[in-house]
Amino acid sequence: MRLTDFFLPTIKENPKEAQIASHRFMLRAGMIRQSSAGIYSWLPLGFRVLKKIEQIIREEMDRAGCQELLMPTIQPAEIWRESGRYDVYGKEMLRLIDRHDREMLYGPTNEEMITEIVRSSIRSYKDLPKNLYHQQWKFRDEVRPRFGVMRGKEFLMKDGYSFDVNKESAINSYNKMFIAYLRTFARMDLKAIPMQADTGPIGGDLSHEFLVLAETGESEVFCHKDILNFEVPGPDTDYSTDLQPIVDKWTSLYAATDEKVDVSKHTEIGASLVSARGIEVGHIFYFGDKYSKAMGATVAGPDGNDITLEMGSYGIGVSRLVGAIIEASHDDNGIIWPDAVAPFKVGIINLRVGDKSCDIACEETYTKMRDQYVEVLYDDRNESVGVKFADMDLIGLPWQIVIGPRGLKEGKVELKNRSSGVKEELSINDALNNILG
RNA sequence: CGGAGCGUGGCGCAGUCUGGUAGCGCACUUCGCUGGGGGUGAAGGGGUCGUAGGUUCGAAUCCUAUCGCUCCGACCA
Repeated sequence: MRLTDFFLPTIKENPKEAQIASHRFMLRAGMIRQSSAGIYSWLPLGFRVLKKIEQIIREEMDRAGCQELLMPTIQPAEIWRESGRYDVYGKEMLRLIDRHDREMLYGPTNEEMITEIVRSSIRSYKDLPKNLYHQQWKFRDEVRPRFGVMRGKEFLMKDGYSFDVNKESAINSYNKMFIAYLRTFARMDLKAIPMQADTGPIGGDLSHEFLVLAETGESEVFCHKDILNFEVPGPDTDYSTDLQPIVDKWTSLYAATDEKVDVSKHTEIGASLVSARGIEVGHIFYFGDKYSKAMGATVAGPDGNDITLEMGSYGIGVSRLVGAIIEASHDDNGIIWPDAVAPFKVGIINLRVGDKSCDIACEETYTKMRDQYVEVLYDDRNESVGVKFADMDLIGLPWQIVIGPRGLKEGKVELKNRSSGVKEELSINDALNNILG
């Protein structure tokens, strides 16, 4: 993509409303624009990152045996009356009335809807277990949205739901998600720590929140420092084996959010206690028959008698992750994208647009990378170099290739790694090989 | 939902106290110089001062209402 074609409205000054790094950089880098409080448009650069995150989640969910579907944003009030949550949920639920005076709502979550789908389609224990998920926009009418996409009213969430015939099987489904979550966040270069959590309005008795440690986290968290170095299960993890030992290991040491604090543990752990702030990026629940019972979701068991389904639900804040990743990875100049979610892998800076040797070298580099399907953004604008360097650092692409007349006299370009800051003078081909290798 | 603020050109702000018909920086447009970290000179374009009503000869400025947004707290993926 040529920058003269790409829609990238960057901002030099800090918007005054943005208090934290991720919000500031997302606005400045032209990733998002606010529409109204807590509601944002995703501009091309931000949208590319969002899609990358979605895809990683998709791959890890599918690998763990889940299946993706898509449920609507607007739901009928009836199913929420059935579960009993219509009156409980309060003002955070955006309620709507259609032209036939039918009560509708913009879904804040989908337990009722998925239960409705499964109960009407699955009749036999032989069809279970199943784990279904979607990545859909949700709406919660937050009293006070803040921190940009980290706490918006409208947000993209991956929510999955497991259905099993008994508790043992349900816990196995829960464990699969536990592992899949560790893998998902690790692929985004995030250190997400599973912590005991409150189950809140969703209910249930087994639940973990996954928190990314960051100074700007919304909640105070505590954990044993050794958890930070636990090894994340690899891509070859076999989900058909017993996963309990891995889950047991990850839950063996103390880790809790402020709502589940156990002060006696703190004195016990002593110097190994880590006290930090965390951003919640995932939350998993096992809640048994809370919804299946209320909504009559049953299947026929081997003996012909009805079995009430055992359920769990599993959320990941997809849009929030964009902010969380930036909080975890930035410097004073801007964002530093991990490779896996970067909107482009490489940025080419033409230091002297109009200079024949520069233009030719840039075009050649750009074409070569495109031919190899490397995602590349070519800054071909006729701007001063300072502007180009500043914008490139701001948008945080992992690699920068800087091409100017001075280096070209020696047949060299400069390859800069955004994360390490290391710069090397190389031939165009060596630079390409470094990036591809 | 409690508390505190702010709405003036695309962005950041001054002007409001003490009424006299709008200004600064950045950005933008054109041209020139410059050319390895937000360079520079000249010439331009763009605002019924959030909205509505009121007071006044006259309102960005005073009064009333209303809408929007932000920050702190309580709440939450």
